[in-house]
Amino acid sequence: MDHEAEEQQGSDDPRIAWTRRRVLDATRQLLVEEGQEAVTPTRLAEMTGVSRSTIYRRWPEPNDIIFEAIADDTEAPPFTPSGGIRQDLTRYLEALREGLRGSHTGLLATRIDRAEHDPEVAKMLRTIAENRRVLIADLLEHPREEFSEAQALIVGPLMYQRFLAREEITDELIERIVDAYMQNRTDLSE
Amino acid sequence: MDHEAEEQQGSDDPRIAWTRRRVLDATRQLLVEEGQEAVTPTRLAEMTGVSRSTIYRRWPEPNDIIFEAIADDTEAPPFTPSGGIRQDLTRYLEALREGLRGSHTGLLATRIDRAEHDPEVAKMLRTIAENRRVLIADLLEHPREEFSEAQALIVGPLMYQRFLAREEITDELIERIVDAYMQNRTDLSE
DNA sequence: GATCGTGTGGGACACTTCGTCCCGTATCCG
DNA sequence: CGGATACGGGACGAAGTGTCCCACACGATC
Repeated sequence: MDHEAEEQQGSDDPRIAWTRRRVLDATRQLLVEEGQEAVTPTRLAEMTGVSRSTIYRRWPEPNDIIFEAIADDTEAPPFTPSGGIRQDLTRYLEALREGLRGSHTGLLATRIDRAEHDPEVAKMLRTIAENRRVLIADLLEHPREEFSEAQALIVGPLMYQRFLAREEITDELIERIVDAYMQNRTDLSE
Repeated sequence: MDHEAEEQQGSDDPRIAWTRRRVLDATRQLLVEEGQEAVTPTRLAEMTGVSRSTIYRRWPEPNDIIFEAIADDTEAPPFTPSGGIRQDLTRYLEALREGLRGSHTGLLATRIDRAEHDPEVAKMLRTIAENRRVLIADLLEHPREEFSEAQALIVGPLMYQRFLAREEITDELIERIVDAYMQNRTDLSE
């Protein structure tokens, strides 16, 4: 009852929502294509047609623009479980690999960087990780409380390959991740 | 024979080396404590005492300052192998965990971010990963060619826990990583 | 459909920072 | 000691920042 709507927070004036959307979209585009230092009020004004006055009025602290831009990107991975646990996990990792090839993945790198100095962003990352955790835990019918380490073992290798080693995520890697999880799972369940 | 020295590249004039060192040290400090947007020629001049003229003269493109700063940080993890493979791997991961608690770890987040838009930084990350790979592969007496996936499985979970989930790296996590690797290893060797 | 309220666009403004240049000086090297 | 070279300081135009004010247009309400 407290919050009015989900998409447009606060006012329902279409003008507000419109400028907000245009600016944040442009911000994400700049973040992906050029990097954080490219995101500047003047630049956003040129791109969107929104005047500098409006941007400064709505975001008195320009840093908040980037924050809102990366906060709005709540990418819920479309995924429909079906087969057994092993197959579902494999398909989840394949979907995750596909997602890591998408353009908006660059936003994750931005978050990683800013989380080092902005506690709010750090909290954002923790929240995202936790949401994913319960999602995958349920998918794998794994007790949520014991899933913290398992999540790191499952998702970590893909993230490492994408952001640190910067190499392709092979089918073999996914297979080994699944094998390791299933092995450990049977070890625990009996 | 081509390269003259390692530490001081090019000239051996102590004045050049001195300013270079002061500026790059200050850059790393700023990167860790405040973030990329804090690294600016004027700011560096104030911190180091080096004049703006000198900074602009030596780095006509200010972006190169950050690049050199994160490139110079070739942290070779001090590690002396001794016991069996299982124990060595455990101790390596514990050392890695300790390293991830250090302050210069923030530089890694900077690299991850900049690698998205700077091919040179991306190459830097790949090189670092590869150097580590042969190091760990030799430590574990693992064929280097087949170690790519294993490295992701070993290092990935720690990186995920540190930069994405932003939670503590537990002893249990390390133990599970080691278990999974040893399990997979025996599977392959016989 | 007219009127009030509110968000926007445009421009002016002082201020800061950026990047370049020049020159006097200090330091290094032979 | 003397030539070469890097540094420091200051001046400079250009550009960007953040703030303000006012006219305008759009949305909502009667």
